[in-house]
Amino acid sequence: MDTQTQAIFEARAGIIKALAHPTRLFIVDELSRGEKCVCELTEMIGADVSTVSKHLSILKGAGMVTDRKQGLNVFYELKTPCVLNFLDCIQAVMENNMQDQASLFRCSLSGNPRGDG
Amino acid sequence: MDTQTQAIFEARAGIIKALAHPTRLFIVDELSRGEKCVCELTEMIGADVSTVSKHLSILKGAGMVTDRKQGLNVFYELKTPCVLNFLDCIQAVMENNMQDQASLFRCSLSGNPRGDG
DNA sequence: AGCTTATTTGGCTATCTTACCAAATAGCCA
DNA sequence: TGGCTATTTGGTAAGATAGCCAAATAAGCT
Repeated sequence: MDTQTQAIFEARAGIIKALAHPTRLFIVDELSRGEKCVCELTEMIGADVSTVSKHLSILKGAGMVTDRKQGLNVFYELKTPCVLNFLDCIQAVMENNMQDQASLFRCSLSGNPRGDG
Repeated sequence: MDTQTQAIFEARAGIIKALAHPTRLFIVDELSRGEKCVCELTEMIGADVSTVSKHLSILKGAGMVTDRKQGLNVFYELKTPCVLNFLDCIQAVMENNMQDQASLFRCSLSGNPRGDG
């Protein structure tokens, strides 16, 4: 893999990494229903404010959210709603996995090694 | 955030984590053009075989690829092509970010603090 | 069985990530 | 200015991740 190809995939992975954390997925999900301030998100998440703030700054660094200061509060807004489509795919993968597990289960009950009975 | 919500977002994050690595993104990209054996991928990637094998097992664990043994080789195939749609979104985010940087650049040249000139 | 090749697994170290606390910064209001 | 609240930043310790080497496993061939 040459250096340029490497750079492209590293850049893409960097953006995906921003989503690869339960708290940050939760934040994206919440923001998909409208902007929220740090304090609101913090209360919902139940972690330290500094932790939530750092998660938000990771999402911001990846270009997925924008922030807007209003008085004492900072409001975050989802900038790239297309990430929500991705979540549909994730859901599909998960359901797929569950179905596979279910066939394994049926297979072990019937003793059918291919699980196709 | 209650325990069940937590569990859902952790499961989703787990799947996204499987994609959050340049080598694994490269693998997914290659497999989108058809199945490949470990040796082919290893040669393209240029890392140790054991490293590539571990990446593949992570993708397999997430349910994104399937493997098929044929003789001495193991062929991997993309199981959930919808992840490719996601890559389009990633690309969009990246282009967005580049445009933002470009406006910042124009802004600093013109001295326009909003970059809208 | 013994040899060869392809792949996976175990072990180890170096690096990255995350969470919390404490302290700094920013904006409002008296 | 000084106090108050919201948010960010720095520091640090615990845990996760990634890479390589060496060894184990699996399958074909003679």
